[in-house]
Amino acid sequence: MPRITLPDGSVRSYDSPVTAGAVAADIGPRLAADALGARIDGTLSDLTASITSDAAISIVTPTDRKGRPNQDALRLIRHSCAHVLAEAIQRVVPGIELVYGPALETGFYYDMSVPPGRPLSTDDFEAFERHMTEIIAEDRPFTRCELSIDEGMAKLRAEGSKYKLDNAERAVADGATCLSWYVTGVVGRDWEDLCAGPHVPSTGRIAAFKVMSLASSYWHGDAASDRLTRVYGTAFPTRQLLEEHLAQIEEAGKRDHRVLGRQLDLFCIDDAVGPGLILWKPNGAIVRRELEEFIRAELIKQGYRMVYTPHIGKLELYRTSGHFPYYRESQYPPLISAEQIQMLADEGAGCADLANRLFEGDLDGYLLKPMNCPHHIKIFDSNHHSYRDLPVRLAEFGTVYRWEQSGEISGLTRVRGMTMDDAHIFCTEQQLADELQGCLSLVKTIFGTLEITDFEVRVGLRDPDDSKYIGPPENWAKAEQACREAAATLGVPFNEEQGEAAFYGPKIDFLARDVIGRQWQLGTIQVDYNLPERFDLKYIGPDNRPHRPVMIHRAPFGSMERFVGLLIEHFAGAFPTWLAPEQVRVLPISAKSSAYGKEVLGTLIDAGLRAGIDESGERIQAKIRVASTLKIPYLLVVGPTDQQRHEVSVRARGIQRNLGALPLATFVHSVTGEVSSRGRDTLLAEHFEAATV
RNA sequence: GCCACCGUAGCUCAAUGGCAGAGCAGCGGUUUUGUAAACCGCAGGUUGACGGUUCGAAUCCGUCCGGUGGCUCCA
Repeated sequence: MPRITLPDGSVRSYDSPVTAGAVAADIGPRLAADALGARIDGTLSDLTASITSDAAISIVTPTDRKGRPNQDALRLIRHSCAHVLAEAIQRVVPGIELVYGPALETGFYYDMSVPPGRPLSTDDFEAFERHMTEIIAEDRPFTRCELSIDEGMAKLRAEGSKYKLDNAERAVADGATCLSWYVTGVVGRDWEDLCAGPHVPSTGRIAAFKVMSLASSYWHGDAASDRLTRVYGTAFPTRQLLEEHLAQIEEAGKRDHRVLGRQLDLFCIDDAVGPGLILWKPNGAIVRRELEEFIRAELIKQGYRMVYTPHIGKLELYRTSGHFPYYRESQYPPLISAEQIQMLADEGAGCADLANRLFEGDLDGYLLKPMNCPHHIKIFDSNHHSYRDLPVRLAEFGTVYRWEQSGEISGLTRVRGMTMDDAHIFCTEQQLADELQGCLSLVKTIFGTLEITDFEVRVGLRDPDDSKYIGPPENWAKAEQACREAAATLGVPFNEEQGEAAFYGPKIDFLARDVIGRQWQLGTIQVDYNLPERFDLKYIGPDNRPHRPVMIHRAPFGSMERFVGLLIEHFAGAFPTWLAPEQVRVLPISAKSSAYGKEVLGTLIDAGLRAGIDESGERIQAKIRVASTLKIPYLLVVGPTDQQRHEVSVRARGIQRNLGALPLATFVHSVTGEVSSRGRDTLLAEHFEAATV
């Protein structure tokens, strides 16, 4: 006698087990026709799932009253579309084996094992889509079949797919009580796939779809395991939503920092220099320098002291720290002197000998530094320290080099040479909590000033089964606890993730997404009990005995490259005035006003503003257009009338018209105020009612 | 590193086996202009590199370099 509670609180009673589909039909034929699935006591289910006891259910429909899709509907449609795609691919490419096909945040994929000699190509997409369209037009029902685990395993073994067998074993290990298949159509005749479900009622409910891209993947995400082929697609409950999605992807592309970087002349990357090595052009250098000065001022307020260290260090230093050789495959190769190479050559030594001797420490060389910490540690260790000196906070915009995999390098977000806003705090264990608070407040200041609100916090813990982490477990326990407690004070939700720690300690990371939805680590705060031990760091305590300090590694921006990359996208290139490479541009109406324009320019520059003038022979319309595409915050149009009154006619970025004229001094006062406050809103609002960006 | 796709002028793109082209940017000139592109002209190329197929290659094939999207990795 199930009693069904609906989202509006109403209750319906049934004499016998009922399905969500039947409940929908009871409510109304329209709902029954619309329904894609149901949430039954919070679990997304098929409409045909039998409900035997009291339950709260809500029916999932393609879109809400405003025509927006609901996450559940998207998931059902996309997962169902993954099946349709897989069937289509199997029709086109006989012998292809199914592996795994889940729904994603923006679509779905299906991983497949492709027969040798028949790689998939994007040229196949047309055929895939044609078959998919057919399958959808046939409007075949998704039918769930359940087998006991024994029967199911027997069936899978008979079919002989190691991938599906593996999926089933994993499902059983996760506590599945039976194995389920979904047949697209008639059981025993039509296409089927081992699948937990749920699915939409029939293929016809997939209103709009597109096969998007092709990639390789690894079975179980393990690079040593089988290589699979992954086909990505997306699906929506309406064609219009699909088109909106595709348009949104195109729009996002225009905000891509690589596109804006070229358009705004911020940075470039040149093959002759090397991939992943950023050339900061004058405009980009201004953005970076402003950020550096911003953070430097905050650091000094917080008692940090700035240092400089070289870009390289002896290999032995990194053997001590543990960076070399454990991460040698992600470092630029060591620098070895010509004499040593000659010596090896004379001995007839080969590359393997060389690698061995570097590894063993028989041979020394230099390394482009992969991290700044060993250098800062040596600065700390160059003095004796009393407990009264602590904490010692050493900061540097330190450039480090890492040999990132070639397929990973991307614009400013993943590079091989990067400058970290790095610092290392050496403190007592008692000071750790306060110091972590200081680091967090720095991150909060930065994110607050730049109005970055869309970020996630992750506490990265070690994976106890992985041997890459150095140091005794008790150190890790202390450090992990310190990170957890500090993160808890942030007042924003955070995830704890095993295996995300640095090799020497756990960390609190701040993650943000780029325009195409990829997540990147920005700021990081890491607690480290281990490197102080490796370097035998000491301070003298009040008991007149040596004690071991604790280290915090922290970089609130992360790296200048990645941070600026994401910042370009965050602002869509329209930097707040304090960061804008060119803050004001003077646009004389004609050459007749050129002299006055120069006078205005001089005043702006004297006031410390980054200003330019457009003295080209173009008409004012063209000058405005050019300056607008460069996203310059303020344009000052000057002509004879302005000159006479000693005024400037103001245009502010984002407001597509002339705001009116202002005395030059008033304009300068407003904008310098806006810059020094690092504000995002124009202070001209007090002069012009319309000046709300 | 792996898979797929891509690489033509500074930028965005056309030419699909038969004479390498356009727009913007650049340079020169005309115009002296009041709020998102005035007009005319000029110049710009070893089609990423190397090799092959072909009477003929930007186009087809191979290798390499670089980029894009994923995978894996990310101290």
